[in-house]
Amino acid sequence: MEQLFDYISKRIELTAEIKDFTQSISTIKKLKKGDVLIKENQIVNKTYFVTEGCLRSYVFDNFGKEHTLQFALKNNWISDYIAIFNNEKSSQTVECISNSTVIEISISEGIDSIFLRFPKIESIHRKNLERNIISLQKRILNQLQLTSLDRYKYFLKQYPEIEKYALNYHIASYLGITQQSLSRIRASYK
Amino acid sequence: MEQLFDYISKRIELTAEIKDFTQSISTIKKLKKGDVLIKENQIVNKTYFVTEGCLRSYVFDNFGKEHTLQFALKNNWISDYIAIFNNEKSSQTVECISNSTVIEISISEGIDSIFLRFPKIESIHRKNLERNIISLQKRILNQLQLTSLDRYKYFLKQYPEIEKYALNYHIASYLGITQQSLSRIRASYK
DNA sequence: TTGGTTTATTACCATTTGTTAAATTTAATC
DNA sequence: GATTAAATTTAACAAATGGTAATAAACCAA
Repeated sequence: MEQLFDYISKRIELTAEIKDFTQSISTIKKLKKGDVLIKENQIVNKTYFVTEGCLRSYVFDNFGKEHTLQFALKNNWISDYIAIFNNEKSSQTVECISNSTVIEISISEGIDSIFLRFPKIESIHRKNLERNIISLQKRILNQLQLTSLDRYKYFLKQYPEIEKYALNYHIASYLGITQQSLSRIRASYK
Repeated sequence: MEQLFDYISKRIELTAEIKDFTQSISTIKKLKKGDVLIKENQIVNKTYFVTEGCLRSYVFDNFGKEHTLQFALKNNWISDYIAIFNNEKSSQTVECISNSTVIEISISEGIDSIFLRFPKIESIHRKNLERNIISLQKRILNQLQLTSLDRYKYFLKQYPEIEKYALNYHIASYLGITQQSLSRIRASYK
C-alpha cells in the first residue's frame, strides 16, 4: 500500500483524511500470470494500480483476434476506461501477463462523487488524463507516420523492460501487425 | 460568445464570476479558409472553441508529409494539447479548412492556476479529457483492427458533414493512408 | 529427462498499399 | 466563358504486409 501513498504524496499533500479514504477503498491483490481482472461485458467499478509485474488490456475483434490497447507496469493504472467513463459494460479484457501485485481500487460509489469529496484527487486524475492524452496522441501519430520497424523501435524505447513480460504476439497486436511480420522485422533489424 | 456560455451552462452553473472571467480571457475571431492559428515551434497559450466552420490540426513528418490528428467542428475545442500539457513548443499546426468563427481563449496565466481559482472549470475540463481519451482509444483500436475501408466508413459516420469541408488528402492523412488509396477505396465502395 | 504444448521463426504466395506519373475532373481567376 | 491552377482519379509497377503452413525453439508438467 505504501507504493500508492508514495504515488499520491508526490502529487498532492497526503492528508490523514485522504489516506484513510484511499485505504478504505483499496485492496492489495497478489495475482498469477494468466489471471483475468476484467472480462468482456461486465460492469466495471474497479481500477488497478500496479505495484509489481505487468498487465495488459485488449479487445477481441469479430474474428476473435486480440488487439492490445495498453501495457501497465509498476506505478501504472489500468482498467477499462471506456466502460468507466461512459458507464458502459466492459469491452476490454484486463489480464496479468506475469505474476503481479496490484492495488484494487473500488470506485462503485462513482468517481464523480469521489472528486466532489476530494477535489485534490480530481486534480491528480486530471493530470493523469492529460498525460494519457499525450501518449495516446503520440501513439496515433506514430501509427500514421512510422513504418512498423520504427514503431517497434519506439515501443522498445518506451518499454525497455517489456520483453521480460510480453509475448511476441502481445507486442505485435499492440503495434497493429501480425506476429509473423514482427518476427520478420526483428530478423531484419538485428 | 453566447455559444460558449451555452456550452458552459450545460455543464455547470454559470455564475456571474465565471462568466466575467471567461469573458475576460476570450476573443471572438472570424477566420478565412487557409488561416493558420498555431504554427510549429511556437509557445502555445491559446485554445480555440469552434462556433462555425471547421479546423484541423496536423504534424509534418521528416519527409514533409502531413498527418492529421484532429478535425474540429462546431462546439469542439482545438489546440496543440501536447504542447500545452507538456509546456513545450508546438509540434502541431492548427489551420482553418473553411471560413470559420472561433472563440480564442487565452490561457497564458496557466491552466493550473485557472483550475485553482475555478474548480468547477477543472471538472468540465476533466470530463472533456475523459471523452477525449475514449475517442482516442477507439481510434487506436480502429487503427489496429479495421481495414482502411472500414475505417473510412467509421470516419464518415463519426463526421457525417465533413466532406463539405475536408479535402481528400485531409481525410486520407487522418486515416493513415495515401490519397490514392482513399480514391481506390471510394471507387470500390460505391 | 521426456513428451507434449505453446510460442516464435521462416518460407511461399496472395493481397493490400505505396509510389510515380499521367489523365481527368473540379474549382478559381481573369 | 476561357484559361489556369488545384484536386482527384486511374493505371502500372514496386514494396510491405497478411495468410497459411511447416519447422524450430522455448516452456511446462509429469
